[in-house]
Amino acid sequence: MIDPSADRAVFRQLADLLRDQITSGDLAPGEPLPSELRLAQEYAISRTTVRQAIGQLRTEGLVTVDRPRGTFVRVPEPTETITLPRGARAAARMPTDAERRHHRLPEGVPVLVITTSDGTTTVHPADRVQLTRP
Amino acid sequence: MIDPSADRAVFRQLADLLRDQITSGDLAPGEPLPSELRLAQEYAISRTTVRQAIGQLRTEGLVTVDRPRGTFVRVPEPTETITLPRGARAAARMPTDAERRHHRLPEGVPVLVITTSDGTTTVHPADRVQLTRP
DNA sequence: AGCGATTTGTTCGTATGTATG
DNA sequence: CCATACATACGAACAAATCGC
Repeated sequence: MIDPSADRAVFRQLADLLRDQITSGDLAPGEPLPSELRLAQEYAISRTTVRQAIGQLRTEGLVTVDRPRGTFVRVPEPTETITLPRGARAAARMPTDAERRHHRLPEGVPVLVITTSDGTTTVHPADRVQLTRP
Repeated sequence: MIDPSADRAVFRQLADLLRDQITSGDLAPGEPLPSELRLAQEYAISRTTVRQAIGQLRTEGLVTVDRPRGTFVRVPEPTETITLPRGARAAARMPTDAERRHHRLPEGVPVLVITTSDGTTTVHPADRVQLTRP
């Protein structure tokens, strides 16, 4: 499973394992991951290393942590479709900490920034908003 | 500067400090941050905590790490503007590992996914692409 | 060419705090 | 009140890559 002597870091190997289980559906959306302590014992690695692996999946937006209930496979949010106004431009980037709190964004979710032709900008959570051009 | 007894975590306080220096231009694009050891000594905190703060800035796409040369303020890429086709939809999300390698994406950079009306999808690095509707 | 210093990466151990059940 | 589980923070050690002398 995990080879400490391998070239790839242990925490990346664990992240790969968990990511595979998520993308394959073995771990379905809403399902909890095993606890950090459980994973540490199961793979005979430290809890710090487990947390590094889970941290990786968090930045990828694959899991969310509901402290202290556990870590769960992220459930896709229903998306709202927004029309990109004429002459407007749209870009995507990671939110700042303040924007994360303001929009109650889970980790690993970008924001869509729309700048209209009059210069005003709006910020939308990318997990709940799609753009379209009719 | 940093108050260990404050409500906000120390590593977030340091991330805030560095982020302010970056957004204010005090730390210009391409400039190196002080080394982890230097920051740890300067603020009398552990290197682990410094790394947490820098990790935060990495996920926000504000800095990139060139190991072992140092950590640098990310230099904005020249952006290309793409017209969102009629009937198409656009979404943003974090790239998969494969997409990161394929597009040579640094950490903390989302992708723009454009789905045209015929169902084909294209993936664009969000640090180099903007959308527009003429 | 070599060698030491510097810097980031990884991993371990440990401890305390906080929220939930 | 107690057990569980995640958050934060400290310290330590070694590896790997780069740089300057």
